[in-house]
Amino acid sequence: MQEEDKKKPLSKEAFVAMLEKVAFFLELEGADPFRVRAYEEAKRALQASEVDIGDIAQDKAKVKGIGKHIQELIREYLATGGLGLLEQLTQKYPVSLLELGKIPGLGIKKIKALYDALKVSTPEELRYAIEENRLLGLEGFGIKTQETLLKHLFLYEERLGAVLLPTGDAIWKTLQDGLQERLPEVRLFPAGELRRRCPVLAGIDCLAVASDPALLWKALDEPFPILNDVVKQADEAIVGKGDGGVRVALTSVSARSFPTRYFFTTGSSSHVEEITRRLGAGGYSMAPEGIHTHGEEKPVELRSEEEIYALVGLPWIPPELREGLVEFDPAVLKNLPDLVSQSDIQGALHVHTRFSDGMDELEAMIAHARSLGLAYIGISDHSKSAYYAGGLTQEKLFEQKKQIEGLREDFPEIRIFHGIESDILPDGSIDYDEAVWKQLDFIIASVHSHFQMDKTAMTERVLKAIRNPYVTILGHPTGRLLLAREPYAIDLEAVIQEIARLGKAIELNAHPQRLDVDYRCATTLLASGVFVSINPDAHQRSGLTDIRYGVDVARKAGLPKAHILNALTACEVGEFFMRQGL
DNA sequence: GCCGTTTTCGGCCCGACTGTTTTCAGTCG
Repeated sequence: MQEEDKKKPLSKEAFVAMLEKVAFFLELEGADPFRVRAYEEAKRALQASEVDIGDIAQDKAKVKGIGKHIQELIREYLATGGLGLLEQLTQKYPVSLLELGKIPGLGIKKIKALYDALKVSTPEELRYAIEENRLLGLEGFGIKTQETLLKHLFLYEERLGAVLLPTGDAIWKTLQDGLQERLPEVRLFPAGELRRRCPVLAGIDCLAVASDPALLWKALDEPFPILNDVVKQADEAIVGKGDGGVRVALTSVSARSFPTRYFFTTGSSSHVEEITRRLGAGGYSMAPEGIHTHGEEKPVELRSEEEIYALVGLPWIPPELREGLVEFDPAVLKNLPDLVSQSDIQGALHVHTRFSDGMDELEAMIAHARSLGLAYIGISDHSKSAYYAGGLTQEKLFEQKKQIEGLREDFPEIRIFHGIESDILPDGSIDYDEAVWKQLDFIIASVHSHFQMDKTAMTERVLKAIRNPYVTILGHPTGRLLLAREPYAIDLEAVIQEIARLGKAIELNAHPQRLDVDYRCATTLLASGVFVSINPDAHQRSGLTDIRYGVDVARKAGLPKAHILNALTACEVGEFFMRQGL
């Protein structure tokens, strides 16, 4: 039994993590690839499903992808907290090999070769072996492979301890619930990157306002869920590690110093610097413990962050915006009341179904969108060139169209748009032809292959695609996967300008691993006046609510409601679509 | 290991790129 696994409480997540390990080590052993895939599929199926694993164990529920054997594994897990199969597998190979699997360029075969020949089993050992040029002696490894691996190792190390926003939210929630249970009178606040809703978090900073900090530390003496490797720092902060190895810091502050501490801890540093500069110009000096009028010993009495901003004649600036990018721009400040918010979102465009690589049926996706109160949904499965994602042949696309026409009658409360997410082919063309395009409500054009083109060629490719009169939205404009894949080279500014000129929309893909287009494009997005569509890119029902992360990022870019395509009503979006292809 | 109903065995996504080769293996999306 893996000790680390056994300690954790029984949960679907923990079981899913075990399935992932089983698949990895089976593949390492050279098991039948389809058997390996069955475990991977089971993992995906469980993650996508809302069914409780207890119900599967007791035959009360059935999930596609979970057969007799994995049902047995669930029973074993629920009874013992572990899996004999995994125990067997990890006796032959060190568990740390899983870590090597996170380094791009290293697949199972290379990992096995590295371990069998060189006993390399951790990223650190890999770095050492590369520095000693020991990989060159292995079959299939050459100088280029070594160089690429070294490059990826740097990126891997950079990402260590960094987590995506949903993980940050989950850690925060566990921390908050747990502490609140032990100490109901303590008030807790997320600060730092979490409060600024940064797509990638290097740390999670929280503040606690407690009448007696000693009680707080005492409550934390007992082992605490999600907070591992705890070290106490000075008297006022406790620092540990959360899931993904991310640094978690909880700082105790007094009620009196809270407003300034909250402001300081929230950051960003460039935002804090600018406010400090303005305070200095206005005759104040600023420190985390409080703000002083020049020459005065006693700090200015402050009850809220609003009052800090008021001292320099600014409205309260929402934390998402505090990146030192556009928030001091008078036009942005003027638009603050209209900054897009979750309640402005009227519909979800860019939704996949089981027609291509989605996990849920067309009808289930529509029903879920309706239950979320959305006024419209835009179905856009993959186009035929996306083989790997089960892209739709023309016949399948028309079959889907027919089904949608039927469903429009079953779901009168929600408008259903039928579109496609078409691959942008290397020459900038898109799938199908005009006769097909004409029959769709909208087309999202996205790059899914040939990422390695140079910047000029890639920019030309994308420009050509969006100039196709039938293309409505450019999907995930840089193709990046946060903490996993770098963006491809592209002149985004030129692309944004062109989309704006054409009166089309750019996607802000709200999948937490994409959040693409990046908020750092704020200046260009705002100045161009381009429509931004905050799309869930949902591959299952639960993916629809990812839109909230997109809203966070849109707010970071200072985008007002008027910039957001899916803040329009169903009728207005319908008209917007009608204008394309003319 | 899972699925399916032309099924209880046979099929399960596949093309492109990279780097290593000298005809292909590994990785990726």
